[in-house]
Amino acid sequence: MDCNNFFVSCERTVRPDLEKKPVLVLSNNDGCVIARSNEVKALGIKMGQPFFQIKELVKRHGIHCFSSNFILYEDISHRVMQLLEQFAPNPEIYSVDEAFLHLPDDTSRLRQIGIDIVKTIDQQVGVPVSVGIAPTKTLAKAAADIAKKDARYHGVACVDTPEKIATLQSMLPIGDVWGIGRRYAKFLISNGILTAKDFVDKPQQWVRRHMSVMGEKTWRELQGEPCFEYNRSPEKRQQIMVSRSFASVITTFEALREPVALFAASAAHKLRQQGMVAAQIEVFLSNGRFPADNAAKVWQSTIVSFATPVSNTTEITNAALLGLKSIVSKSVKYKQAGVVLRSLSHQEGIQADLFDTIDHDKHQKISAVMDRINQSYGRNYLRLAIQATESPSRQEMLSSKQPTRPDERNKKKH
DNA sequence: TCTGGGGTCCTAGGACCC
DNA sequence: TCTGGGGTCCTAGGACCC
Repeated sequence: MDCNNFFVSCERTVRPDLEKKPVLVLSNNDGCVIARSNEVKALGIKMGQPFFQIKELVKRHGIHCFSSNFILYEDISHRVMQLLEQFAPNPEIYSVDEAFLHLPDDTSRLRQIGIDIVKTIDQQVGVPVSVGIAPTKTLAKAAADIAKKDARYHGVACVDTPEKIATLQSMLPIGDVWGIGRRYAKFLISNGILTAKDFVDKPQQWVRRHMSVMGEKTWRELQGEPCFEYNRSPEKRQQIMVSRSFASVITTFEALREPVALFAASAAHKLRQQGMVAAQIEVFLSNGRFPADNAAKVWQSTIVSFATPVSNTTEITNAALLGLKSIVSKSVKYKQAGVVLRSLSHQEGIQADLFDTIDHDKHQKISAVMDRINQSYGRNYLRLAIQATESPSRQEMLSSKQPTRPDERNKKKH
């Protein structure tokens, strides 16, 4: 199950008047396009296209633009995923707008289940979705893609016989295959492989040699042999990153502290939600992907380790600021910063360091209390004084004042 | 003037062990 | 002149995903 133009569809649930109108959603810092309505796709605007390049088009066609509002998208995502439970237990939530479901073997009912999924989510959440049904994840993804693009499918494509698999293979451009990215697509096309069918016609050894085990699995999946497991309860995260580009350059340690403290607090909060602790934090700074004045690219980073793994905001923020101080240098025009929590483990069963003198328990309790208060009164209602109060990024086109308090969100919903 | 922010897995090579 | 053969763990970098 794949939501169509997900972020755009989310904005439209709040603004039903934008149905059939051109709508797009921008990345953080209002940098590039990350979601497009069908009307915007028809105008030739590409995924990931820088916003400044299309300002003329936006004006000319009256395109409605939104800064991304992930609180809204996650809220709607959660409701969609909950509805899926009625159709198959334990859907695998693959991303904010996609899930895999393990359907019953009874092939006569498959298509009807797909139709019911599309109808239910449309009626109860107001988001259009596509469903692809097939024996492997790779084929199901391709089927959902076709169901999305061709209105004759009414949102559901079922690829459940060898003949249908063969047809799908020959229709599918190699670059559209799940697992074949830009690099491999270029390589394969230069070898005369244009469709999924051309690809599966290659010997397995050749695929293994040039594309390693992942490519080989894709090759087998395209032929109906499942290689990517249905993962009911995905393992816990291996890292948690929070990073942002700045609306304008920052050049001093003093000015960098606030956003970095904000990132650290946000990462620590995500960590606690997962019930995990981190043994390391990485801090990084950069002057962006496109440095001003032809300056050389700068990427500075450092790792700070904790004697005992932690999840509390105070210790994690302190470590982040310590790391920041050690890498920041004068005369760099910083455009981006971030923190990454690494070496994660489950909270229970952590080893205390023998020579550790910090009262972690106190800090953990403070963070737990802060989480409870912020749960009721809104994100960052209670925070460390060093922390920035606002995102350092540009967000000039938010659809509404972000709903921060759960009770406000509910009011809106009902 | 203006170009996102998260994640995953695999491989090769080096450090180190016995 | 001649210098083994196994491992494991970690990291960086490259590929991919949404």
